[in-house]
Amino acid sequence: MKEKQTSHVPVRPDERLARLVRLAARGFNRALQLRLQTENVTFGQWIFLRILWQEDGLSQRELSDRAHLTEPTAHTALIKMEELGFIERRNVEGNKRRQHAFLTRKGLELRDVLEPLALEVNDAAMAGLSKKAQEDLRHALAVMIRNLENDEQDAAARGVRVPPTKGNTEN
Amino acid sequence: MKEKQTSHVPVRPDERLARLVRLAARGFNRALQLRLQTENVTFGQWIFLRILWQEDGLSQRELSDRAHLTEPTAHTALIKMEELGFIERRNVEGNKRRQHAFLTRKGLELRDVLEPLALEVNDAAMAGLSKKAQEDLRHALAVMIRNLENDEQDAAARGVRVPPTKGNTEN
DNA sequence: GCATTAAAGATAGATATCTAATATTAGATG
DNA sequence: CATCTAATATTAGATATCTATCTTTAATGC
Repeated sequence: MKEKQTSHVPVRPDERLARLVRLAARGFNRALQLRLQTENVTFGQWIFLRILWQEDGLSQRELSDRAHLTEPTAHTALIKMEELGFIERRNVEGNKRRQHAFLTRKGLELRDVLEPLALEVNDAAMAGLSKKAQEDLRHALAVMIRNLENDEQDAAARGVRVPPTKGNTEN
Repeated sequence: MKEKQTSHVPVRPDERLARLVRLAARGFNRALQLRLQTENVTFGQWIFLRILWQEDGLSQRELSDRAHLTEPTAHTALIKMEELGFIERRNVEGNKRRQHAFLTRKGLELRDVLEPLALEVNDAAMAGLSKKAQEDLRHALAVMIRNLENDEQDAAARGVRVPPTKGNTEN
């Protein structure tokens, strides 16, 4: 446990909340990746697989929207996934613009292997939290997410250019 | 509001928690970056500045530990920050290995500008949450973080190679 | 129906992160 | 005190993400 708990200098509680949220997100990510790698699936692939298990045959645009990722990101992930044989990309009904992604047998079968891993992570994370605490937690997170979305939209309305949020889920 | 709320197919509540945490983390990141960019400070720079404001003169290793980032990441960030005149890197007391980072006047002065921005984000995020709800939230997050840390250590103990957690704070 | 506009995807280039390998300095040990 | 080991920093290379731009196809308006 090398975790140095903000040693001597006190940290304002306000400040700490954002960090806690980021640390928790990081914990989830790492715990999940740890499990996914045993099946040779990356985190990014998991994201799109999960969406396709719910709604197969979405277009690249629809996928990137649902994943909250940009199209180039979806593009490269999907190309890779096609290479790996998880999906097949093709046009449908005479529309040559849209590239729809369809799960292959292999992609479908991954569901039974991978979904339990995600549930395992959730269970591990919530150990020791009562049902009520979990419910309250979800509610509080939902409120914060909405608050922060509004904040971003207000900013955008004021003409601020919103930059990408890069990798760090930590601090 | 293009947010398509998991349309028709129900999502298991368990699954949703991890996503909520990641979305909240993303919200915090974006909201903060939005503000930092008006001062031409990147998120990564903010991370190290914040640490140095608490403890000036830390070594690169100490900084990367506290930031939960790798040394190469800290290295490039610090080099850039030196270029920008936020810090000065130098050895101390005859130890030629350690590279310590010291805030310049400019780096110090940023504190008064940047810290209020972070508090603003926290305030925005917590709008509509009671003091108690906030306290419970912190507690629940702390529990999850600890749970997930233990999970990772268990995995490591079993000899699993822990991969990096890449950018996506989203899904 | 032809020309313009919009939609969707692909590509190029930048950034931040990671792992792995290398170099340098300090400390420990025979 | 010479050599080995550990600590620290640096460099190189890979990956995933982003923005911006370009290309292709569809839809719209005269």
